[in-house]
Amino acid sequence: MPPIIHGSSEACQAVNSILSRVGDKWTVLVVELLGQGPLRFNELRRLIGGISQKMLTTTLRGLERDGFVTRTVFPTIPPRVDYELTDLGRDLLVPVHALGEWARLNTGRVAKARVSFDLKQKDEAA
Amino acid sequence: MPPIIHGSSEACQAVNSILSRVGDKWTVLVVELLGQGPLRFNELRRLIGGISQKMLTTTLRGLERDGFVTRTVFPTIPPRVDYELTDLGRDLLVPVHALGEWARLNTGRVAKARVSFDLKQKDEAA
DNA sequence: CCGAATCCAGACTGATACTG
DNA sequence: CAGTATCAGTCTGGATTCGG
Repeated sequence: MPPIIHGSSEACQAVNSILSRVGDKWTVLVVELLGQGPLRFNELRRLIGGISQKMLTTTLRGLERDGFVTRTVFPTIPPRVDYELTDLGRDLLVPVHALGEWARLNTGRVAKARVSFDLKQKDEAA
Repeated sequence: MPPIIHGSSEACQAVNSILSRVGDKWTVLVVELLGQGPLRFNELRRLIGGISQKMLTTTLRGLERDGFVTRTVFPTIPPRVDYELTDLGRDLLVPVHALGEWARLNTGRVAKARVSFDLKQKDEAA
C-alpha cells in the first residue's frame, strides 16, 4: 500500500503515507468510533453497518500495524477481542477531527461547486 | 468514487467524501504545489515527477469539479492552461497542512510501530 | 464469537499512441 | 502544449466458506 512519490521530498512521502491510511474507506470511521472507548469486533461491525468482516479485519490490522490501535484477545469460550485506541491513535484523532470539522462546514460549498461543474459539462455537450 | 457508509450519519458521509479526495494518490501534492501560486499543466507535471498525464488530468478535473482549483485556458498557439487554487482550495489547505504537520512529526512513531509489528508477525510464523 | 482463506467483479493506475 | 483514447496490469472490496 505504499504510494511512492518520485519527484518529491521524503517528508511528502510521509504525509502521503498517513493520508493514504486516513483516506481509505473505513479507517476514519473506525478510529472515530474507537475514540469513544474500546469495542469488540462485532460491536464495531454492527455500529458501522455496511462493512464486511474482511474489510473490518483488514482495516483493524492496518491500524494495529501502524500503532494506532491495540488488539487484546481473551482466550475464553466464546472468544472475545477488544480493540482500543493507543495514545498515538488518540493523537491522530486531533488533526483528523479538524479535517472532519472542515468537511462538515464546507460540504455545501463543495456540493454547489459540483452541481455547477456538472451543469457546465452538460451544456457543453449540448 | 462515492464510498457510501450505511450505518452512519450523513455528516460522516460528507467527511468521508472529503477524505476520499484528500486521501488519493496525488491530490494533496498538487494542492500544496498550487498553494504557492498558479502553475501550468506541464510545470505541475515536471514538479511532481512520477505522474502520468492521464493521472494529472484526472486529479485536476476532480479538484476543479469540487471547486478547489480553477482552470484557465489561453487560446494561443501553443495553447496554455493555468491552474490556480480557489478560496475554497486555500481554505482546505489549512486542515490539510495540520494533518501534514502531524504526519511529519509522527513518522518515526508509526515507522517504529510497523517494524515492531512485522517483527512480531515473523516470530509467530516461526 | 472472531477471523482466516479463497474467489471474483469492478475500480483505479499507468504506458503508449494519437489529436488540436 | 495540453490533452484524449485505448488497453493491460494491479488493487480493492465483497460474498462465501471454513477453522479455532
